[in-house]
Amino acid sequence: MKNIDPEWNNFRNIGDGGDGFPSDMQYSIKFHGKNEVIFRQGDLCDALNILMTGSVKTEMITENGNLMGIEIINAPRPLAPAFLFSGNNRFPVDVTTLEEVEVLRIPKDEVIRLMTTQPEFMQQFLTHNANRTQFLTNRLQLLSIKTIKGKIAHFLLEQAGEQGDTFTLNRNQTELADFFGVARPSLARSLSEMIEEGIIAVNKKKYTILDKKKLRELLV
Amino acid sequence: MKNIDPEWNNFRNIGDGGDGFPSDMQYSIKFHGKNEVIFRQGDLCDALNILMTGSVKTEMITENGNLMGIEIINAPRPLAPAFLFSGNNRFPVDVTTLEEVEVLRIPKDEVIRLMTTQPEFMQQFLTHNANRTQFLTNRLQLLSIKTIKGKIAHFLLEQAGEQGDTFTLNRNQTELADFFGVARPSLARSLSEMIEEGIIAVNKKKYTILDKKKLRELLV
DNA sequence: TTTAAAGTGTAACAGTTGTTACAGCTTCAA
DNA sequence: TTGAAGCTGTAACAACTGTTACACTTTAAA
Repeated sequence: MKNIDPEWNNFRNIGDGGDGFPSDMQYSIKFHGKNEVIFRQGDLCDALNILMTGSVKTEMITENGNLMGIEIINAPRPLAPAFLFSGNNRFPVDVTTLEEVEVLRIPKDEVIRLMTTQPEFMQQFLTHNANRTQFLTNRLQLLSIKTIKGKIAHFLLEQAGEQGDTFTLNRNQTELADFFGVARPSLARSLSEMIEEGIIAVNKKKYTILDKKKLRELLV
Repeated sequence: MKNIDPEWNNFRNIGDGGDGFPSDMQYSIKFHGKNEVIFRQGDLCDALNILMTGSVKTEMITENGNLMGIEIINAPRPLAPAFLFSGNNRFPVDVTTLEEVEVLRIPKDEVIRLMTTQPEFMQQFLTHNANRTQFLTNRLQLLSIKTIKGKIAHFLLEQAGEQGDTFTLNRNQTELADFFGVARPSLARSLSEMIEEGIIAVNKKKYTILDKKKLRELLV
């Protein structure tokens, strides 16, 4: 799975004067070896840390939507940017390197200064956090639905909103089960029953909504 | 349950020149009657909307942690501020007034201008969103745990981290069940079993962790 | 084309949670 | 003190999901 936040790509060149950022920006870059714990749960988060190269793992919710467990984060991406300004500004999980990494560190005060002086920086920061929030909210809605059929209904109705009543998913059944946080055979069983009841039709990764009304009733 | 975001209280006086905000701030105030739908799911969110007086209901996750269903939002609080800067900047739910309300509307461009010119405004905005993200993340972790005993373990270990191994909750069993999104008798059964196994002790709302190791094993 | 790996459909059974119901206990106000 | 309302403990049963296993199909590489 890819793990891309396009809006952060500019930061590859941060501070080198090549992208409009001020050359007097205060920052530091740290290099870490493989399998090193670079942040521990509870560590104070008083700077914006951006993973510039390499990859790390954490235990937070994954970007591609799978449940908990381990999340692999690939550069370039900020590490827990939302916690920089939160009341309890501490890392919620351990962060461990998977290979040699390069981490750009911008102190909180400097981030605030950049935000006020560099509108683009601010926009990117805001957009990233906004997208993250939206993602989390959506994930939460999905997890709040208790039944598997309900999760399927929520997911399919969301897809149908963006596309038509027929669409192709880019996940197979196993990945979908992971995404929902349920067992694969259980998902298959629920899908079978919904097909049996004439609510949906499935052909490989192509899904068709046949009875939107019944689908909505499953959301309870 | 209270529903307070202290950092937004300043906005009661926004634009009236009494709190340091520029008197040339662009904004508008709208009044709505009772039981009026002021935002619909899918509506474009191109301004920061702050509920100044009154209360509304939505269907998002609740601020005090209870699951889905209806959320009651009391003034003063911003309405879905995170969606202002997200890629898909549309309201995720319907917003309906419960009484007469007053909504302050600041256009997105003006919000950006305020952010760059009023550091305090920016800080408040960032802090609010950060806290929201942290809240959602925590909620997501809790919901990702499938077993009731696991949820209890997660919750108690979190409490123990902030306080000692003995602490008093401000929720009764029924509220705790809502918080976990499980049925009350099911929660009672799980608690009974954990007491039986000598993992915890419970006296009214006072909880004591007796075996932290076993508690951690339940987190799987 | 062949073959191994991955993905899917299905079934039987176990395990957990929800539902409903009821009795005992607390709390708080009249 | 005495209700009344709310909270808690518990039980029997229903409903749903997970686990495990296996056969079949599809995919992709050799």
